[in-house]
Amino acid sequence: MNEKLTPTRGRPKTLDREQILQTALMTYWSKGPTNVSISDICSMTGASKPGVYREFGSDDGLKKSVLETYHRLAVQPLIDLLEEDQTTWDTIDALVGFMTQDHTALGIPQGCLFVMMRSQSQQLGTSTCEKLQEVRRELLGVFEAWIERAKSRGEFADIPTDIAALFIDAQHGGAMRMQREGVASDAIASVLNTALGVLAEGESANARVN
Amino acid sequence: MNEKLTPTRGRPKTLDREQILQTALMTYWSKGPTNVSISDICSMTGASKPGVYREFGSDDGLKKSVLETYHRLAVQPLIDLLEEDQTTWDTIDALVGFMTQDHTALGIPQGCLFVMMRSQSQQLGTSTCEKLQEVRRELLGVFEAWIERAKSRGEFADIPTDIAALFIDAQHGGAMRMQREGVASDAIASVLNTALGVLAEGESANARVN
DNA sequence: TGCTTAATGTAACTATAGGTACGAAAATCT
DNA sequence: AGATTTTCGTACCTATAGTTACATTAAGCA
Repeated sequence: MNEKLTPTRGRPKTLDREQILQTALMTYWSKGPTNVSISDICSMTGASKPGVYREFGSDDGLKKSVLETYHRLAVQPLIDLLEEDQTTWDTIDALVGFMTQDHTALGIPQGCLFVMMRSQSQQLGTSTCEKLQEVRRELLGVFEAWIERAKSRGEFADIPTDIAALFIDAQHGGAMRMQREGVASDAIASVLNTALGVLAEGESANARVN
Repeated sequence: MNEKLTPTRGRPKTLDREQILQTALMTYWSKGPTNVSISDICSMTGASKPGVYREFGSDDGLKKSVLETYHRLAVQPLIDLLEEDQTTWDTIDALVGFMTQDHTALGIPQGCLFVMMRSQSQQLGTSTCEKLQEVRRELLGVFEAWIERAKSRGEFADIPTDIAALFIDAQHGGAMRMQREGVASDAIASVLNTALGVLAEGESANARVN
């Protein structure tokens, strides 16, 4: 129906918003969000600088839009994973699997753009920072909801929900940083299993993993 | 004796190396190492730009020297702590205490410059990056040595030494990031106790902390 | 009183960042 | 065809980054 209200008037648009977002996303992700200029993105996509500014308003606006794109691409799968109704152990396994995916094989850069942006938020604009906070709150909320459900099944350790959520967030950040630093996937997986293992209730916790 | 071999010839030096290092250290620490320019440091210290370049060679050289200063100031205490001969539990308590110190009360910025630099290493020069790697290896080595000693006393969980070292490093990074993000100290302490608790052998582990 | 030495700091240079003024281009409507 | 609307991109602007050329100053030595 409402494709997008095309004014059918004036010069037709040639600027490819999606291509710019994809290019910016991948370049921010691999080189770091603060190491890529608008000019870089222009020369990679063939877009003109005023074109980019017309579309996104500013550097900050572009980064915010890219973060939204990244959310759909890489954050939502993590959220979906936590909203499936599985055993706590199964979810933990899935979490570890998600965080130790072979990014090279998937054709995506190492680490996590969201984590990188968070650690460099001092260099980012206001709207990007707001979005960053929003995603952070959302993620913590999803963690908390998952924890509460696990607790109600008696499958969760005796740890305050908010603390456990911060804990998961910290492990995620740590794993993504290790990945960027070149630590081997299986080592990261071991660290994650060690860490997330404390969350599931049970004396068998230590025995489960190697 | 050998104060410093003063050539007693030529114009006397007025540039205050220590002041520049201290100023740069504090400013890098509070604003982020990549958000402070040489010009900023010059106007804060009253030094001239060529003076700074003569002393440190380049931006990269200054950052490397600052990192060395930071090592003496804030990394060595952590190392010392791990080299004391204490119970595993006591050391863990000391670690948590160290990582949740009230930086505001101490008059130092939030977080850890070393952790910040690591997460922004893509924006740093080669010699700073080398130093960063060096400190990282040193820290992991210290962690491993501590772990081995704890194991030999039978006070450490059944976790491979290298994995446990990466784990501690990750918790440290996470704690420092949380501190920067404004998470309350006691929440950080709870997260750290939850995490580091797995390291000490014993069924009483969970019971120990609230 | 110069000569040598070693430090000084003003004033530039080059590159690149984010951002925009403005006239040309491409479409529809009358 | 001409007016209107919308988008286009060249060429520029301003600010700031890192860095350096070079003339100057302040000391000891002859």
